[in-house]
Amino acid sequence: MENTNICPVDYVVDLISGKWKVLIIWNLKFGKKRFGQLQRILTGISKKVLSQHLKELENSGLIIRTVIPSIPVQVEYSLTERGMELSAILEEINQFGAILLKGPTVPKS
Amino acid sequence: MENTNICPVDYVVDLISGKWKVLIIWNLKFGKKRFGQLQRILTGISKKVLSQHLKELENSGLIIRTVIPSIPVQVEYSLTERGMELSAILEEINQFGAILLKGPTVPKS
DNA sequence: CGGCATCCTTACTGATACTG
DNA sequence: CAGTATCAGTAAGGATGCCG
Repeated sequence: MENTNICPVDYVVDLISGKWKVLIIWNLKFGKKRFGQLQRILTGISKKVLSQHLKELENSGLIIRTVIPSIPVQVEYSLTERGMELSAILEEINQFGAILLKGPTVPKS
Repeated sequence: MENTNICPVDYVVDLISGKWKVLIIWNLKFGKKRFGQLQRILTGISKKVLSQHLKELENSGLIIRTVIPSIPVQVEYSLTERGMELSAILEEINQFGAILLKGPTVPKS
C-alpha cells in the first residue's frame, strides 16, 4: 500500500489495490453507507481493516466521512466527485474483466 | 495475488496489482522486449520477481512469451490483443491519476 | 541469457479486546 | 456505534546462487 511511485497509473492502482477497496467504492456508488452497514456487506472484513481502508480512501480524496454526533455516534461514508469518476473507470474495467473471465485463459494473440 | 473473487473488477485489479505489473505492460506497449531489457528498464527488480510477474501476466493472457532457440537462449515478451485493450484502460487511469496527483489530497466533494 | 530454488525480510491481513 | 491497540499469521517482495 506504500506509494513511492512517480507513475499516475501505479498511484491509482495502489489506491484500489487493497483487498476490499474496490468493493467499498462499488458499494458507495449506490449511496452513502454507515460503518456497520459496510461491515455487514463486506462479509468477513474486520473492523480494523475496514476502518484502515476507509481512512486511506478518505486521504486519497475518494470518499467523504461524515460524523453524526448522536448517541451512540453514527458515521456515514459517501463518494466524492473524484470517487464518482473513479467508479466510472471501474465500470469500464468491469466490462473488460467480464470478457476476460468468460474467454479462455490464454487466447491466441 | 490470490483470486477467489466473483467480481470482474477485482479480477482485473488483481491482474495488475503486483508491484511491477503495470510498468511491465506499460513498457511492452512500445514493442516487444527481452527479459534482460525489462530487467534493465525496471530498475531494482530481481530476476525472480520479474519472471514471476511475467509468468502471471502470461497466464492471464495479457502477454506472449516467445523463445528464440539461439545460444544462449533469448526470450521475447509482447502484449496480446487483450494486453493492448488493457493498456488502453491504463491510459485512462493514467489521465485520472495525473489529475489526482496534481490536485489537493482531499478536495471538497 | 533466462529463470528456478532457497532463504530472509517486510508489508498486509485478521482476531480479539478495549475505549469515547 | 465506530473505532483504536495489540498480537499473530500469511503472503508478497527481494538477495543470492545454481542450472540448461
